[in-house]
Amino acid sequence: MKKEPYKTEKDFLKAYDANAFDRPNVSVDTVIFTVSGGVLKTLIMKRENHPAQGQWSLVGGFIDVHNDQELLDTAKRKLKEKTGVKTPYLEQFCSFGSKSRDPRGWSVTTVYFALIPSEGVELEAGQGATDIKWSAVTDGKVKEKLAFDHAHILEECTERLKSKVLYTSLPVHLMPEEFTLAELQNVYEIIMGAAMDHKSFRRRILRADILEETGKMKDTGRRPAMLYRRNGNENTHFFVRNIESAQMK
Amino acid sequence: MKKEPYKTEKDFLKAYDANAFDRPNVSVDTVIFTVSGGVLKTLIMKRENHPAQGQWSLVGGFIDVHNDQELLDTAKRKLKEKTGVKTPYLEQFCSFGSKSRDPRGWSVTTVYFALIPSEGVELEAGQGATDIKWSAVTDGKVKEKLAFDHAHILEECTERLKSKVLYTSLPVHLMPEEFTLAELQNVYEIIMGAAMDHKSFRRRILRADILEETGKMKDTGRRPAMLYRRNGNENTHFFVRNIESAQMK
DNA sequence: TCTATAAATGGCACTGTGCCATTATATATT
DNA sequence: AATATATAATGGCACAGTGCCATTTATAGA
Repeated sequence: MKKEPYKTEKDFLKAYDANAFDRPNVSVDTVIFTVSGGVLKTLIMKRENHPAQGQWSLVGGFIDVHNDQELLDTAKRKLKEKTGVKTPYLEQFCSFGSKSRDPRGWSVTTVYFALIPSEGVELEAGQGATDIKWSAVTDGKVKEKLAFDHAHILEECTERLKSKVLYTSLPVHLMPEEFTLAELQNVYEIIMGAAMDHKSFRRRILRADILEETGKMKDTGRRPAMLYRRNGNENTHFFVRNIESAQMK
Repeated sequence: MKKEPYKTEKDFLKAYDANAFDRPNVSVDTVIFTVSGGVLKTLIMKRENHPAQGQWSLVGGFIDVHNDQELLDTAKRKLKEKTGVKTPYLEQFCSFGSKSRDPRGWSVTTVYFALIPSEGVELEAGQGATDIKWSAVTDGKVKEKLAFDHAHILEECTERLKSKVLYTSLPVHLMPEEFTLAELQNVYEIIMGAAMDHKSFRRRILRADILEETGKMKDTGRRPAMLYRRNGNENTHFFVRNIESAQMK
């Protein structure tokens, strides 16, 4: 296959001989979430090359069969390359594979989802991208048209995030080092798109034993609030009586 | 690559030029569960070809890039080919990909897990297998040595099954057309490896509204028990107060 | 008729939750 | 200095689902 640039996607696909392989293409995509400015956002990049050249897409790429040891390495590598974040919350979400999702032919992508605090992130377009940015996610969608089936992937991934937030402490990974319970509750509410009861939220999150007091207070102009940090008990899923009505006002 | 049979796996691998491709191999594996004889079992097949020729493995194979439209098609096709079952409960579990899990080089497998009733299954070794059978799963393991990383996959998949059983109605897919609540509870207990309280089980499963009375009774020698069937409300997850202590005696 | 066994129900204390009111602690205003 | 205002944090209680154990119901067999 030639390595020169192609004027159109059609030219590119003509030169790309899918039949040279009888095995699907494999890639890793990462849905990177953060919350900032009171809004859930996801990281998207502008594709440098064909196919879907110039379109926005999720952060992803091909497995480096020489350097990546496992799938998670590919996801970590991509995330670090684009954001500089070395220790994100990273969880395998789902794999999508079909004949039609990529114009080059049968392809499979394993999608990870990541949660990172908005602070201290240094975006860099890097390899394969001409631009990169946060885009607000409303109702599982971003306003930009996404390449391939990435809009579908984002939608399902956001759905998963929303459902897990109901009974897990995942949102702590979206917080900075130190935060108040009100700030944490606010992030929960932003993701769920619904208000929660103060008292019940405090009871559940404190009972889950994933936070510890810093001893410091945050003065916000009114009565100061206790600052908390994660205490290292990461894997706590805390459950509610009825997932349907849980905490919804 | 030659198509003749190879005497040893070494011979096979020598002829197999991994560097001919810069993309990983992709396959689909299926962990097929059933409960019979009071035991959780999974379907394993004896591999006909290299690599791992003659070893037992999970049911799986390569994507047929010409006929399969999506990943789920591959899983369905394999399951039907081996068991004849057309409408299993089938759910994507997880993908495993690494440089080392297959001696041929970088490979990714997307694993599905299936639940089927033990009755009416016609096992057939079929393509790529010289034998096929049910094997008891105890503590996430079968007594046969499994090829590749399949023992690891089985272990994680069994773990997932066990955890989901606590708060879902998944085991109904392991039951025959008609069954009593005691039989269903028994299947729950087999999977979880722990006894449950009669009354609480009845309350929860009936409240979940996934079963309907058939009107018929099953006479078991003692007081006859009501026979139930699924009513079509498949997707009901019913939650418990405390996932840790849930129903454990 | 009595006994054994399994199916199914009754009853109640316990616990987490939703809900709303109240108290505590800061700043801004007069 | 006293008051108003806003947010943080707690108190209190009814309600619902659960765990637990006792009781009742229905059948076969002795």
